[in-house]
Amino acid sequence: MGLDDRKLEVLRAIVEDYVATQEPVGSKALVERHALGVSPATVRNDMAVLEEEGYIRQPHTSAGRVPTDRGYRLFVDRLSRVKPLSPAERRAIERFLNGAVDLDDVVHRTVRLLAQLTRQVAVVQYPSLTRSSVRHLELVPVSTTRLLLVMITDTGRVEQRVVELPGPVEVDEITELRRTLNATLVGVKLVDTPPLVQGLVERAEPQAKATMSTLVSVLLETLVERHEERLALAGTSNLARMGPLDLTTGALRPILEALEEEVILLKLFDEVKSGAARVRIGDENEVVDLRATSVVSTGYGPGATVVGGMGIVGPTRMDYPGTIATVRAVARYVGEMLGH
Amino acid sequence: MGLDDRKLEVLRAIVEDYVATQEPVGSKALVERHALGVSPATVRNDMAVLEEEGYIRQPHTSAGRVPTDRGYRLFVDRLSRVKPLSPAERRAIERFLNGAVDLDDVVHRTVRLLAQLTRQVAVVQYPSLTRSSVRHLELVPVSTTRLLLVMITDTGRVEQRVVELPGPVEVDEITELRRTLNATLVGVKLVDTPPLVQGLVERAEPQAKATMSTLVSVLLETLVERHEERLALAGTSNLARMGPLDLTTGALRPILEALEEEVILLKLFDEVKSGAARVRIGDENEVVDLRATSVVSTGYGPGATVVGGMGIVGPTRMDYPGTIATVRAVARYVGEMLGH
DNA sequence: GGCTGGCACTCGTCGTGAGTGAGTGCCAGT
DNA sequence: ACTGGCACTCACTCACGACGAGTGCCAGCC
Repeated sequence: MGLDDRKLEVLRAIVEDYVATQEPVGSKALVERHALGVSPATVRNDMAVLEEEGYIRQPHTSAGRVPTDRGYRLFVDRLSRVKPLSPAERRAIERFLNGAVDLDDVVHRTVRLLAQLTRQVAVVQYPSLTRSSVRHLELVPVSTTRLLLVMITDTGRVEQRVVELPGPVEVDEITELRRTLNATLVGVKLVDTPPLVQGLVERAEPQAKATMSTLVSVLLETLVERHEERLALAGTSNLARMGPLDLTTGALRPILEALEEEVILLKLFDEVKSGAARVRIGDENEVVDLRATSVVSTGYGPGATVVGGMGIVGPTRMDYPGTIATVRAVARYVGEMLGH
Repeated sequence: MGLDDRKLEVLRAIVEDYVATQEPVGSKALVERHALGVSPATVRNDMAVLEEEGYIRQPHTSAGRVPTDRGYRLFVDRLSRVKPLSPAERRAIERFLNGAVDLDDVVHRTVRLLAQLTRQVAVVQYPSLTRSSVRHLELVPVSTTRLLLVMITDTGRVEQRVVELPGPVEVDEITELRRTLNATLVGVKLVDTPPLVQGLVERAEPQAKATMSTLVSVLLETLVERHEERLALAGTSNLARMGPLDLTTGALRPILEALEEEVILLKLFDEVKSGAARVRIGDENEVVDLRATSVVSTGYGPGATVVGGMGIVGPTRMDYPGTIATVRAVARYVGEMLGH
């Protein structure tokens, strides 16, 4: 449309000012702070056009302009350059993550780091099981009719589950079972296990069949279906920063609720198949309760593979360039760590 | 002091009404709803005394009365009988927890259940390591110079940690190490392990000494110091229920922040050595940021032992009898489950 | 002596209305 | 195509008065 360069420049200025001040921005304030080289009247004309096109709106007549979701979208797509991180930030990321001792710790540190750097609510998905492969399976007797099944994946994730056996089992048998399981499954991608696992029962020796069968069903159920995705969350208190504007309306509750629903959060990462950051602004969110927020998410993993997602949830009025840069940087760094 | 039965009854009525309506309660409304058998004027006199003694206060002249922290304390100590749970609630607890498949699941279900039943923020501490004992230790080779150390405790908790070995180790050696570790440590309380573990290095065969040494240091470090306490949290969105009163003042942030600090939350359970419920009302909290809230906490564990704490955090204006009953019931139930 | 009804008083809340000023839209002029 | 000027809109603030819930006190009653 009729969006020449200056109009775009005006939009950028509006977004930046509004993000900074959190108040509707008027034509006069704009020219003062942004050396646009034109008068307020001219800016007003541009604003009128921008409003007509749906990029900005007035909360009420006689108020300044505020970007719409569509305006933010244009800003993100065409007007913002990714802001490189400061060396200090880089160092902070490095220092913070390097202390991690195991996967759990990596995830926890990451989520806190993200929350702290972006000052938003951060979400990190544990490396997905389905996309990783089996490194080792361990059977540990707990009592005569019970054992603990432990699975270690190549992403360092460890899953365990107690199995109630149909009858008592000897130590030798367990050793044998362990051997068989490992021989069949080590190195196999989790997604590819089901058919192999099925075969195990059939090929098991008669007296071990019942045991193997329960073992297998637990394996399938636990490790493929349930628990399949876990999440870490941090920075909820940053929501209170969204501004008393939203607090008074009581809009906070549904957001907090949505954040507690793992199922909902997992949706945020449904489509992060690549390392590219994805931004969902306001209405673009499928999750209705998050329509008042923006979500910046990205995939992460060793090299180019993606084993999980991470991201942040914040007000639509957020510093997109900075946030996107941070999310990307953290994701890349964590990816490198996983590659070892 | 001069707190006769009726004055106590008045206090109870005030607390109950205020908790229910969330509005300062006046003398007239009181007699109407509570069949006290006296006139509003009399109640007013009683109120004056209660106020003088510091149990209630007026937000402003010409407003009703509101209980003070001290008033709640008296109410909890002397005026409230624990409200037995309804069969429906009992059943809900049972149904909800019985589906749990492992310890992680138990903790998660518990915390959600608590949050749901009390409509408050719930916190559950994982069974503490120090108070439980070793059931099994497992060593799993991950590569030639790396292995995974898995520890299972009698509370069902599983801890794992990757160990970087000083040099390559044969499978046989690992088997031997595993045997030695288990022979020495199984059945031992975690608190009692350090001296035993030290001895292991000395008695190790020369060529295995280095390996055993790293193993031991990791064991000590990880399993005793770090990770020692973990927490699960749920129901944060219930905080938004605290009422727009507190929301507008922006008092929410510090509370959310406190809830994100594990260190702070762990303090809540410092003193839950017994199964008795403990109530900290407002100012009684050591954690300054939680002075606006009340905390109901209790220990839980199989039988009479306590392996961890659980509790809820909510506004001082809460249904104490109901909440206490719920927390207790859930704790007892979880305790039973852990006993198997 | 303790309880009650009556009464004057306090003070927060709500609604009204005028004043203020930021910000706009439009238009005529350069 | 931009600018300066101008009339207009309308949210926000504040002062004012009416209202009423709730109190404290007192004199009288049981």
